[in-house]
Amino acid sequence: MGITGLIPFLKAASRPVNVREYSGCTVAVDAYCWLHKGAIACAEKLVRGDETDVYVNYCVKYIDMLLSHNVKPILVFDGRHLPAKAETEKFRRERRNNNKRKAADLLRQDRPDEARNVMKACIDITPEMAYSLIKRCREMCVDCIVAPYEADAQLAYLNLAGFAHIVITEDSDLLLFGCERVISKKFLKGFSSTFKVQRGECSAQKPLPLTSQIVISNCIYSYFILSQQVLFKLDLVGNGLLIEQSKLHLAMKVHPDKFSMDKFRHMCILSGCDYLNSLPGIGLSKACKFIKRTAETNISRALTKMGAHLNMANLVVSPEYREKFLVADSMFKHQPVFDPTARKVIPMTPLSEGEQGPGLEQLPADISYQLALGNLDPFTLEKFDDWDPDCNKMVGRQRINIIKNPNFHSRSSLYFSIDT
DNA sequence: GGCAGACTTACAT
DNA sequence: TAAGTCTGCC
Repeated sequence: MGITGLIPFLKAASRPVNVREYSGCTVAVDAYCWLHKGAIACAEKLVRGDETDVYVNYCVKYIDMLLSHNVKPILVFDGRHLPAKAETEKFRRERRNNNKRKAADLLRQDRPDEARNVMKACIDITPEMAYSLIKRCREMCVDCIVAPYEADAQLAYLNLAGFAHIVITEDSDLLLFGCERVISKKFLKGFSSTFKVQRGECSAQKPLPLTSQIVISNCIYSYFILSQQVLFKLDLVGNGLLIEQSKLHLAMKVHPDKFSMDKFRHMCILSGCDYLNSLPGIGLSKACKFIKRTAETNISRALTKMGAHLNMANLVVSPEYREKFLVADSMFKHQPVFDPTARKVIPMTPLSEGEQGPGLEQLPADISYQLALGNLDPFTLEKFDDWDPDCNKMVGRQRINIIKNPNFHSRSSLYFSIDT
């Protein structure tokens, strides 16, 4: 879901780039994005419950593409659902089931084309499907990490902690987690006519289909690739649009000295995010106006005066809303992630003295939980101290010494027990 | 103009 | 599934 309207809002902070420049980088990939697209190609089989590996092969094409660009992928998978999202998940499950019934009805009425369309709407990426991809990745010696909770937070952590220079995702939330630069496909629309196919004979006359975003050394880039059909004939091409954190003030129309990531994150949460719906009548514009007008640095106190700042006499900011706001804020800062070096679950950024965490249940501290997640596989992770923009390379590369787990192949069934 | 909500579309082949 | 488009309301 992300932040509604965020990408167009950030147009002033963006510019087009090409992915070929990032050979030699490590990318953390939101595996769900690929799985979902791959699943569409075999929606009918999945809904019927037939065996298929079409979605795995689809993901492998992307992995191969990255490897061919000398880009090392780390696939990141969603872990357990956040308790706060239980209602949303229930709603989605019911909608999928309704669509399944609808598809069955259409088939009975001999309307297969319509049925196929409805089937695409009941696609659910199951842990079993994710595990099929993980198994294939192991065969290919591609690293996989299952996030304790959301892949987004794990992707941002891998990026900020120096394990991955690039994150591939389709969710603009990555910016709120603190990544410095983001590229999104929505922006591409206005620029697409200027994109040319870099390799191959034809040039793009219409907007090219866009697949992903990548984060490079705290920068997220979105890059798009020609559709599969064209891809086979033309090879892969990656162009995208970059959104830079250093330019976010331009989108908010504030002086750089007056800008902070706290303000940006608070604005986004106010406009409505995955963890908290917005107050009636509040979207990005009003949220931005309020954040710029308030001089109060304590956001909870500032919120009590939001109605006055926006001349909205009817705007009620209840104590409950303010409480939920702080939890949402904490979720973007301190959501639990897996530290592959220490091999344990840690907050994305450390909690300062007396600071409240997002209030998530305590995960098992012992190694069994990570074993169940599949996070004790032999990693080939490397850590980077810094990114040198001048030579476009990472410096201070260090290989992490990770002990191989001898039980690596014997615990596949454990994976399925975690997502309850 | 900004916003919310309903509706439509691409996703892959 | 998520993002874009359209419409009506304030």
